[in-house]
Amino acid sequence: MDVHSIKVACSSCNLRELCLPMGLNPEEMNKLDSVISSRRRIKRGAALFNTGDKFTSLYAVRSGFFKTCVTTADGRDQVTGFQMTGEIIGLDGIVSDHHSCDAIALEDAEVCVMPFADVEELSREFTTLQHHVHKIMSREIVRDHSVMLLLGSMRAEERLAAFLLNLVQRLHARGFSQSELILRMTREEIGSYLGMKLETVSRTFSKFVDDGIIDVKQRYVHIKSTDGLKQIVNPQTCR
Amino acid sequence: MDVHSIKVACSSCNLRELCLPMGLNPEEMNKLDSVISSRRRIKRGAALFNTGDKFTSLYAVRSGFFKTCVTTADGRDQVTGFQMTGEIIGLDGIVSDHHSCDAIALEDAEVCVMPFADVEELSREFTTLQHHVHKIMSREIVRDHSVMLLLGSMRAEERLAAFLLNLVQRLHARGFSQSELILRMTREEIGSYLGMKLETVSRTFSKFVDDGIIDVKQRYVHIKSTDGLKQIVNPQTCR
DNA sequence: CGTAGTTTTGAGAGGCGTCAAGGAGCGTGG
DNA sequence: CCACGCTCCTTGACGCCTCTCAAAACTACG
Repeated sequence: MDVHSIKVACSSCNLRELCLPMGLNPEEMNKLDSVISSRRRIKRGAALFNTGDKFTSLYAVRSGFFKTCVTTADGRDQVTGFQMTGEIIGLDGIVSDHHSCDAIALEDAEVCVMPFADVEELSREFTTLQHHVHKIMSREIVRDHSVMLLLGSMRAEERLAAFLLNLVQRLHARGFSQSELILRMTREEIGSYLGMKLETVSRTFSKFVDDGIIDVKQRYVHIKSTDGLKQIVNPQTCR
Repeated sequence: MDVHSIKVACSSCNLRELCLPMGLNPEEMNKLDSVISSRRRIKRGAALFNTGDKFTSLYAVRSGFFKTCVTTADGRDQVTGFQMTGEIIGLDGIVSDHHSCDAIALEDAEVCVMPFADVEELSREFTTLQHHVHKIMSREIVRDHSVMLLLGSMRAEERLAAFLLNLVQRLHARGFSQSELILRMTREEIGSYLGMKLETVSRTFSKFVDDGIIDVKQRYVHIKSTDGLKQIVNPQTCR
């Protein structure tokens, strides 16, 4: 296993307003620095961890892009999320001390390794950090519920529109464009996440292009009408 | 609002091995007793909380049965879970200080009210409790991922079979039969949870009856072949 | 420039949704 | 005790959305 360890500090990280240290004061930030033991580089296509691996740490995405996915006994799998800079991966492992999903890098990536025992220890000391950890877990639960809503009660066009809106919104929060994005995942991975086949994903993209809502060129997407997408997600905002 | 407050103690509760106090020693248990401020009775059909309500407390189901559901702007809604005795409701509220779903009693119920600020304070004191709170949240995340798998990649029969197996398994852990159960929710609520229409739920039940896997009489279900259900969920366990 | 992976597009099939009607269970009131 | 109305459940017929299977185009990369 090629683990490249690099000593790093939250306090000097430009992601600190998006990541775990959000809201901590300088003193707390320094303490947190001592918890982040190292960074780890993951090559495109490689796993940060796999189902069944012993759980030891949470990971903060420093750069790059990940997917997490669960697999059934009979080989079907489901992408449960895409994680970008500043987002936390590994919360699934806490309950059973082992990971229950795979985390795969979709491009060369780097994560900050946060041994969970240290996080727990420090959050007993700092109310701010404790509460923030709780919020991060709660946010994941709320996010999952909205995905369940998407999977359970939306049709293909609505799912893809909601997906694109969510993606640009998160990218925008990281300083990227509100209207242009590069997809880091394949049509098949999008489909797995959205509960549809890759052909349906492709067809739906094509329909959006025909309708003049977006431009698509392979992984590149230009959103010409955010309102157009929003109207697809919410057919009637009235009522 | 009809809030019936009753003073209670975890230490004498027969659910303590399923509920929050799991794994605490007697001293810790006594401390926890002081956190559980009260119980609250909820009539069938009434809400424990609604979307938008201020988040103050977690709730442990003492008796009865709940559903949680999220609603879209245009009125569609999605059941995100069913909660039975010993399970914790309200984790969705932590991230934004407001609840993001409705919690509705499906039968007359009673919950233990656990002010979250007190839970946080006590878990700074007791590593056991702190870790247990983390596990409860992680378990919810893992559960949600398996629902996403169900919604994203299973067909109607597989979904309903998986649902029934999950339900009896949880009931069995509470001392009930492994083969008989009373559904506390309507076909429509099952359908909402499983991402299918109530007619499809009904038809699928009928098919299972025709196949001799279960007996159904309204809300009563008798599972004649657990293996039959398992084979539906996992068409080929080999490979 | 060839090969593998990804994406697009078409044609056909089928699972599930939609619409509709009827039946069963249950509480309420005469 | 029975009639009534309400809610919930079942079943049928039909149609559509999405899946499946298949082939071709495009891109990336050696």
